[in-house]
Amino acid sequence: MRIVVATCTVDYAGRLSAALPEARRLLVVKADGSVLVHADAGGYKPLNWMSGPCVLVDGGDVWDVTNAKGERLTITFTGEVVLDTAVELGAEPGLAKDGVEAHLQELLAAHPDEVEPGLVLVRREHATAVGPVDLLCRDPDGCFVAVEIKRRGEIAGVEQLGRYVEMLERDGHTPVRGVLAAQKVVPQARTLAEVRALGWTEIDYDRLRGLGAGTPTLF
Amino acid sequence: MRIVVATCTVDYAGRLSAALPEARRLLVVKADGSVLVHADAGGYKPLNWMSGPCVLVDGGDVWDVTNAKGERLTITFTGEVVLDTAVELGAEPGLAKDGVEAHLQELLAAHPDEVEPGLVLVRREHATAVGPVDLLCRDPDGCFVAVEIKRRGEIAGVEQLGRYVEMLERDGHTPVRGVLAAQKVVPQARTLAEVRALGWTEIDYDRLRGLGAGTPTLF
DNA sequence: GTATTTATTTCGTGC
DNA sequence: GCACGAAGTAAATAC
Repeated sequence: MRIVVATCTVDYAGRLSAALPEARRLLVVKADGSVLVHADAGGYKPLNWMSGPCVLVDGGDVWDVTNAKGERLTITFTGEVVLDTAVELGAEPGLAKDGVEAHLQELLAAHPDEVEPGLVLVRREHATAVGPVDLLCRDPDGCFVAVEIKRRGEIAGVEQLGRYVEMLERDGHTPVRGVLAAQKVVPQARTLAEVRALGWTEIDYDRLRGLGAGTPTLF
Repeated sequence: MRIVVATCTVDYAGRLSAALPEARRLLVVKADGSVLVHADAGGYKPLNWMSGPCVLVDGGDVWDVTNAKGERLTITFTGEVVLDTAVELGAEPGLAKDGVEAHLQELLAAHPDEVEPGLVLVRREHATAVGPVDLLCRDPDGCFVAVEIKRRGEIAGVEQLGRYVEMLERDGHTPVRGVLAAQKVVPQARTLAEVRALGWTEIDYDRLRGLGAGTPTLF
């Protein structure tokens, strides 16, 4: 990894065109040739970048970075170079995540009655023409229930659920009810769900996690 | 901006939990307190980060970064510090972009028959109660055609188009057809469009750009 | 200030 | 390898 702080201009031409006027910036060149241009603000996203793999030609006061897709990033050094260091970082063990939507789905698949009492899982990721239903269940009356799981329930999730119910009914699963299950269901999503005759419920993630990932036992 | 290269472990607790085992990494602390943790690969996105504004408490071998939302990033230095530099970057003039989607609409307005042969433009950004229709056209039979333009045609675009057609028919433009025009129309959007009796077409952006931005001449 | 839309999205996963 | 959905989406824009 090469770390440079210098005054420069940056030009990108590829999926769009973008230009940065002269200023002092941080430049990071990673092992795969990818380049990041960072300012001293603006969050984690670089002002400009090139994704690897790509080739950097160091012409001294101009860097010319290109990749196989025909994109090009040109960095022109117009002033002093404050820092220019190369360091060896070694292998990255990788990030371990916990608490994403997949985890929530896994837990609800094991405990469908946390969505609605009496619910029994029929199939996970049940395929329809407009995409897979997260959980397809049946209620005690034998009615099919499509469950759409989101970390955060918004309008788009309600519409997604509506499409699934529509498709399942076409597929002859009639009658079908739909339920949006999320850690938080925003007010607009609640309203739309009610207008569309769809259900919604908020899931207590910490409580659910406490129940464990395995199939629930009777005792 | 503070730039550090060191062996460390990183733990994030907030919207989810994420942990990084011991390894040598690049740490960047920006002026607003935000912190980026980068490996020597993996694109422009940091392995872990904290968005500003936030507060960094430097305890020597432990950094404790917190923000107002209750998120917390803990960086523990477990080995040598290879680099630790502070630099002043100054103001960022900002990025100038030239986008694609706006350009696509402009080009299709000039060449509506690239959407469908024989189409003639009536109005761009035609207002309805549920938002503006990108292009309102008429076909050779005098039928109104609402065109929704997207860089990438997805299900949301089909639903948007459906709402416009519905509104235009209410406004007395009967009959109205709808067409989704995009560089790429994904299969799910195609299916939904066909179910809803809406048209879709894929636009060759490079070809269209070759036709030029001006009104097409007869010669 | 809040909701919606975009992104050089990136990134993972299933077919 | 392509296609589709999620993201600690983030960031910009419309309202």
